Amino acid sequence: MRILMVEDAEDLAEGVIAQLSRTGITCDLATCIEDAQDCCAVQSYDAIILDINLPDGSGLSFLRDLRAGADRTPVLMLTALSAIDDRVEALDRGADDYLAKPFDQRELEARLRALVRREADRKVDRVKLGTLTYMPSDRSATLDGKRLDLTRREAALLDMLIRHQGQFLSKTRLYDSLYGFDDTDVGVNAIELYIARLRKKFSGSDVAIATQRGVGYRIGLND
Amino acid sequence: MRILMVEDAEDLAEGVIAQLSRTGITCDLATCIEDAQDCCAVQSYDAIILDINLPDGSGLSFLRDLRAGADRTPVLMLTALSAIDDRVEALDRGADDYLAKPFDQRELEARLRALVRREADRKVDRVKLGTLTYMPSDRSATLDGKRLDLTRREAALLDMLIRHQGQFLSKTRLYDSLYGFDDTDVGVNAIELYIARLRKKFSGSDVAIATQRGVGYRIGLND
DNA sequence: TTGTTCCTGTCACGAAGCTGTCATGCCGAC
DNA sequence: GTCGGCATGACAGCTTCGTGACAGGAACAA
Repeated sequence: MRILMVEDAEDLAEGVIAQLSRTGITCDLATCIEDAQDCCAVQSYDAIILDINLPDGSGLSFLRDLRAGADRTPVLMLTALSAIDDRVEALDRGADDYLAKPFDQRELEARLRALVRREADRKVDRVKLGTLTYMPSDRSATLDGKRLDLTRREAALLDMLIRHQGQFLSKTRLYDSLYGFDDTDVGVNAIELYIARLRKKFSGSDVAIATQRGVGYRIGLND
Repeated sequence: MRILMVEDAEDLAEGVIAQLSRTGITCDLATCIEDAQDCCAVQSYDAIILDINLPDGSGLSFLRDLRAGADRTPVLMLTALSAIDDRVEALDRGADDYLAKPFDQRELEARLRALVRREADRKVDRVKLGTLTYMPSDRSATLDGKRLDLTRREAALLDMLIRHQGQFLSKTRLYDSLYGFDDTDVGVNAIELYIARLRKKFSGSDVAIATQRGVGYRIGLND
């Protein structure tokens, strides 16, 4: 999962980002509207965290432009104000949720998960695929009732595959969701590697990751 | 995916093209406006990378002519200048995105993907033909509810046939959509081969590819 | 600080399978 | 019948993928 944080208070932002990346969420930071627009131009996100007060304008105008371009990426608005008026305006303009500063990191994460889940049109916080059960909330999984120990990257990859269950995801797409703009030196071969590691953990079960040469990978049940 | 690169610095262009072709993107090169116009006259592209400074004029005038002709192909402008004015002018004239030289190859690719994705989002993403369902967005297909595994080339060919459902497409036309000007060493026989391979995958279903000798191929339903 | 453990990503080589050529045979047009 | 265009099996080359071994480094404990 890859999200964009639009926030000019860098210390706050970096704290949030550090916490998110610990759970395997890739996060890009934009400190002004212009940066945010550039990021959106080259990368699609699973969600956007958007501060209302930005140095070069209001987050609301960025949101308006985004929606005008038919971009339906879920947006979580942040603001120091908690006035009802602001809240209404944000939602009217196309925000999907709203959080008043100061906020608790865990609440932010929970709301993010809810947003992304809603987008994926999933009502429950528990996805089953054969004997595999995956819980997006804490990115944990069980296989045949037994807990599956996943590293941060493995969990991020599995999350992506499960959220797009049934469709092939190209290596590039997976790469983009696992690595941010800063991780320029990582080769795409890393994806193959993590696919192999996940497969090893699934071996002997009914869950399989299929390869379509030159196309991508897809998770599903074997035969 | 097939794109046109209009750029007179051939060494730069060839580096970019080599990299793009590695990711499965077919790329034609035009080194001046006249060449670019010729290419556009005989071939439609998914996107155009356009340098501003060209030996026989400005890329902007080429862009203007293109848009005047109601061509909506996404255009990514390239220039050595990063002045705001240039950027504004390029976007006003109908460019979809803008990139200042020197640029990072990864960024170019990302922006290209974003452009094509944005364009693709506007299109319907599910075409049905008898028991065949085809999804242009990821070039996947199901037959009788069962997933059809298609290789890259097979998918490209099916894509072309489906997009022109009901009309005969000449072997040359199909060839042009599958292979770039650089793949000169591939024989047109390859098309016959892939038609045969697609037919094999459709065998037993109600979908058929008809041959009109001396004319071309057309996809449709049996009898 | 030092040592340990585990995660992360690189490299290299072998395997798999896609791609396109060739050759041969078929079919329809005239 | 003859000819050109098309169909298709077999095969070689080459790209893409899989995976074991390994090094760097972060996290953590003592």
